[in-house]
Amino acid sequence: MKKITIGEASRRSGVKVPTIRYYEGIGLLAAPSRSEGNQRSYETADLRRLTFIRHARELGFEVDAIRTLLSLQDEPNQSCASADAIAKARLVEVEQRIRSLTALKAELEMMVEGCGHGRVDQCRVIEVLADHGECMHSHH
Amino acid sequence: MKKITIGEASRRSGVKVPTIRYYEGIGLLAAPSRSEGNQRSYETADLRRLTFIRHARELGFEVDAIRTLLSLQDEPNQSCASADAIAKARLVEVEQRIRSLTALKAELEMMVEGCGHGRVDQCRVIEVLADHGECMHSHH
DNA sequence: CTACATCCTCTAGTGGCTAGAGGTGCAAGA
DNA sequence: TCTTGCACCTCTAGCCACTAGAGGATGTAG
Repeated sequence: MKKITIGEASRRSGVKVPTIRYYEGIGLLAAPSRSEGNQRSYETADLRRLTFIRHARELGFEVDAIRTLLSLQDEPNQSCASADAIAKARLVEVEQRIRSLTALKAELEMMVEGCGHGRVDQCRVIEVLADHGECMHSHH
Repeated sequence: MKKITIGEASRRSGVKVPTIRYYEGIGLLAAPSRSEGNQRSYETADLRRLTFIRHARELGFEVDAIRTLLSLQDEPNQSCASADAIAKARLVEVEQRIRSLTALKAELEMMVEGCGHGRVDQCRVIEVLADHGECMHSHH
C-alpha cells in the first residue's frame, strides 16, 4: 500500500487541499489514517470518493444531496429511486435557472444596446434599472 | 411629507425589512431621519433607490457594482461608460453561466434517462458521478 | 387601557469554502 | 550532518448577501 499525501490526493482528485480537510470536518469524507508524523494518508478508494464529490459539486449538487448519493453508492443493492429523485430535482432547478438567466440576458442586451455611450442621463443601463416600468420580468 | 415606515418601504420596494437595515449598515442606502420614537422614516427618493437596488440584485449585479451604478445615477452629467462596462461584464457572465448550465442539463438528462429505476448498481446517476470517463465536461 | 403588530439593536448562523497565523514533518542537496 | 524549503498540521477568522432570533421599545386599533 503506497501512502497518498493530501497534496497528491488533491492533485489527483482536483479538490483543493483545504477543501479536502473541510470535507473531512463536515463528515463528507471519512478521516483517513495518519502517518507517524500525524500526516493524513489516503487510499485509492478515497480518491474515487473525492472525484465523485468534485463531480457532483460541479453539477451543482448541494453537500447534503451528495451525502445521500454517497450513502446510496455504498449500498449497491438498494433501489436507486432516491438517486433518481435527487437528479431529477436538480434537473428541474437547472432548467428553471436557464429560463430565468435567458430572460435576464435579453434584458441586459436591451440595456447595453440602448446605451448611446453618451451621458448618464441618456443611458439605458441606468434608466432600465431605475424605472420599474421598463422591466420585462414577469414577476413584477 | 408623509412619513414612510420601514415596513411600508419594504412593501413598496419589495426589499425585506432586515435587508433594508442591512443595506443601511453597509452604506448602500443612506441612514434616514428618525421619528421621535427612534423609528426610521423614509421618503419617496429612498423608495426609488431601494427599487433600483432590488432590480439590480435581481439582475445579479453584485453589491459593489450597484454601489458604482448608484453613484453614477447621482451624477447624470458623467459619461455612462462605467455603467455600460458593468452591464456588459454582467452580460458576459450570464452568457457563460447559460452555456455551462446547458451542458449540465444535457448531462443530467442523460443520467436520468439512463436510470433504469432498478438497483443502485445499475443506476446511471451514481455511475456517471462515480466514473470520470462518462463525463461530458470539456474541462476534464 | 389593553392587545398586538411593528419597530429597535444586537449577535450569531447560513453554505461552501478560502486565507492566514504559527508551528511541525520530511526529502534532497551541500 | 546540516540546512533549506516545501508540504503538512491545527485553529481561527473572513467571504457574500443575507436571515433568524433574542429581548425590549413604540405605535395603533378597538
